[in-house]
Amino acid sequence: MSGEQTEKPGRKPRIRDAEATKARILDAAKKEFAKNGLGGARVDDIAEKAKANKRMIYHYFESKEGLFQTVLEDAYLDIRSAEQKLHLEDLDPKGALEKLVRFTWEYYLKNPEFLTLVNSENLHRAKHLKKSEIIKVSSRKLVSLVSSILERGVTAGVFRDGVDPVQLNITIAAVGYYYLTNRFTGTIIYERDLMAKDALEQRIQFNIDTIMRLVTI
Amino acid sequence: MSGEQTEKPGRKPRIRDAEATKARILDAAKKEFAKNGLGGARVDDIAEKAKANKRMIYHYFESKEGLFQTVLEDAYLDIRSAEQKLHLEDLDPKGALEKLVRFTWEYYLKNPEFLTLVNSENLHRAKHLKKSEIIKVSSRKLVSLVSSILERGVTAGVFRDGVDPVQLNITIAAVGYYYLTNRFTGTIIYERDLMAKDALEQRIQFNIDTIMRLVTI
DNA sequence: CAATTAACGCACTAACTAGTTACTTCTTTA
DNA sequence: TAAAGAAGTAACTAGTTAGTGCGTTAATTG
Repeated sequence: MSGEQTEKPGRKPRIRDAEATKARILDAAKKEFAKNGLGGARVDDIAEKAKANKRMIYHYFESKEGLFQTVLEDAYLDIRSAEQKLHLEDLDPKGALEKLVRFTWEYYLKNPEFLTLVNSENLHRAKHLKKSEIIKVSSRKLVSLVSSILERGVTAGVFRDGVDPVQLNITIAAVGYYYLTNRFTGTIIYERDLMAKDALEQRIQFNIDTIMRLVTI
Repeated sequence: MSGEQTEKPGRKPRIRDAEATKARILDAAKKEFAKNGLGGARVDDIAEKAKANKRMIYHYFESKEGLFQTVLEDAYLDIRSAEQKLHLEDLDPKGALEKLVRFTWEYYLKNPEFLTLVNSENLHRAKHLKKSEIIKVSSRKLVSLVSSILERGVTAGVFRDGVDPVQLNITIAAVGYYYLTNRFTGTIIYERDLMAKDALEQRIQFNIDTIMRLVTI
């Protein structure tokens, strides 16, 4: 997010700041896209909330869809980079897996926009993500992270052999994602406040249990 | 779907058929809402695809949101009624649970509109479902279905005690729903065709395994 | 069969929406 | 310091969009 113009540290604050404007637009866009979806979000609203002129959006991002693509890429890069920062390779297999399940849950909980952005992208059959090469590269790292945890666990005799790392990855995401993205209908269907503090604690424990039982011998 | 006017069995076919028109509108609306979301769907397109006049939509359903609400209610009632028709009470606990997991998966697979409709409703914070009393009633039946399978399993000594039926229910839905609703981004992230025949078979087996391990002692 | 009711359709509108044109103002650098 | 270029703005356009007013035609019923 910090661009070419911020090299000199001691420079005076600019009134005209391209990077800051861009960042404000991206931040506002993320919120609007998450709240209303790609189709429901309004470019005028994004401009207003970013305290920028609508013209600037087209100047920096070319189109509404171009803006959406950047927002989506940034969102994926953020979670992928956070996963790498967990340093799961330093933990024992069981501890690493539990930490990943917990992290995934907490990330979704703190960044609900991520869930809505992904839903919106899937409604559009991933047409924006398809164009992004950087996303593929960073995704591979996640899969190999889980692979290596599984392998270490099998070697240590604590995990069973033959668990597909991709299926495991999907399941770790699924048990948290579904609960949180469908929290509104879920609260009605199950007649229970799924977002109450104790309900959230119960769920993360349940999810850890689910995943641990899945890999245990 | 069959209304008051169809009482007499031997009547002549009508050129003007309110029930048939309503049904065509609902069918077209379901497809359009599923494809584009509530915000993205176009009333004109729904009318055209239903081979009805737009005026009829407002005549029968009052508004675009009224139409969406009806579509959503019908979708929920359909899956809830199909679940009841499984007669899981006639099967042993393990068989019943496996059948429910398999049914849920196959229902999502055959009715992908259901997933998108639910996503759309959650984007709108369940404001339409909130108004629907009939949905709450039919949901209770699903929860008690799973509860009784669990109880029977515990009594028979095949399931462990203390598994929350709501959490189990959510998890059964989650492992299928997430995989299918995010199939477009998933195919990119995991660089694997998630909808290939063998991939789908692998997933349902994995899901059954996940759920069985979760409830087994 | 006349009168009423319900189904249906055309054509319109008022508000909105993504994107643009043409311009001003600030900042950098040759 | 002058010129160039980049940042920023207001007002506009062309096309959409949900929703309606009002008239027509078919079916029902007394």
